Amino acid sequence: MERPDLGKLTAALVREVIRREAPILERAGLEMWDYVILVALSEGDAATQRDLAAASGRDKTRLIGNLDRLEATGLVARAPDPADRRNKVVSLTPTGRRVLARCRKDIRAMEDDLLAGITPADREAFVRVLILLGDRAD
Amino acid sequence: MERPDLGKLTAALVREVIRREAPILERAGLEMWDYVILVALSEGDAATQRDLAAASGRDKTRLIGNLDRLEATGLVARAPDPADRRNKVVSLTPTGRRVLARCRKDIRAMEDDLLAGITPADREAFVRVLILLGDRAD
DNA sequence: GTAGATCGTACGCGTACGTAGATTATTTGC
DNA sequence: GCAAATAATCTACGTACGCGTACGATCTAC
Repeated sequence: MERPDLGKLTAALVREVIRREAPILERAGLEMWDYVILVALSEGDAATQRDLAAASGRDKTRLIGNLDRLEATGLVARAPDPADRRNKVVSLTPTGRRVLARCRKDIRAMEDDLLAGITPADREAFVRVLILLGDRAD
Repeated sequence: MERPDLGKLTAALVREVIRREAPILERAGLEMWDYVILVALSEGDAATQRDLAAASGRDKTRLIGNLDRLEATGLVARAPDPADRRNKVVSLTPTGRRVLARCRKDIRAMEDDLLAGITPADREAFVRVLILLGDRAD
């Protein structure tokens, strides 16, 4: 089977997805990293910013600026952990949850459009393999 | 179907592929961009460096440094076009072709390892969809 | 032939990145 | 109590990126 490198193919797809996400995120006033962080938070509050950095893939020093903005616009809350006041527990506010839900919906619609014309069987196989390979960090 | 964003999934896969390509490229003394450029050249000589920049996705001013290195190590050749001496025709040398072939083989082996355990049908669907979506720049 | 466009090249700008201290507040081990 | 460790933060550094500009060599149009 002659085909381009996986790296080339996947990088092209990432570029295309980013290109299509850009207008959605801009409309919501979010940067790419903001969205990634909100998504990470939607899977549960972060006990520490260190944890959030690890969960989102964002460098811990760079994360601070994003949280400053997200906190200032009321999308997330930073609360000192009563049990260990060095830690700050980061959580989504109701507003943050609402903004994220809307973004997610728009992005899902964009993805459906991107996947238009792909048979359901191929879509399922594609996503299945994607999930498998992304976790294959061994 | 509940699943992570396509962006998250594909970005994770790209990171994993890059991580696995790194030792192969380092062994060959190539940077990531060097490899991308060699691959672009393997699909035909570039009539101009401008064309090569477009074909490889590299910024035209950044391309120069890569070509300097690749030329110095004898992997590519820059020859003034007799028909228009402003242009420089960039081509793979036999050495370049050999180094690229070896890299490609190692990378293909890495990919086979990454894809181990995926059924042939799923692999084919995966690559098929990947090729389709990457070109979907509309 | 002369004006204007094009190619390769060099350089500087602003941006984003990860890393490495240093600092302050806080907790933990002894 | 006090020393060592840890979390969040700030700052500075070096690197890579795309973009814009400028310049010399060269080609094209008129």
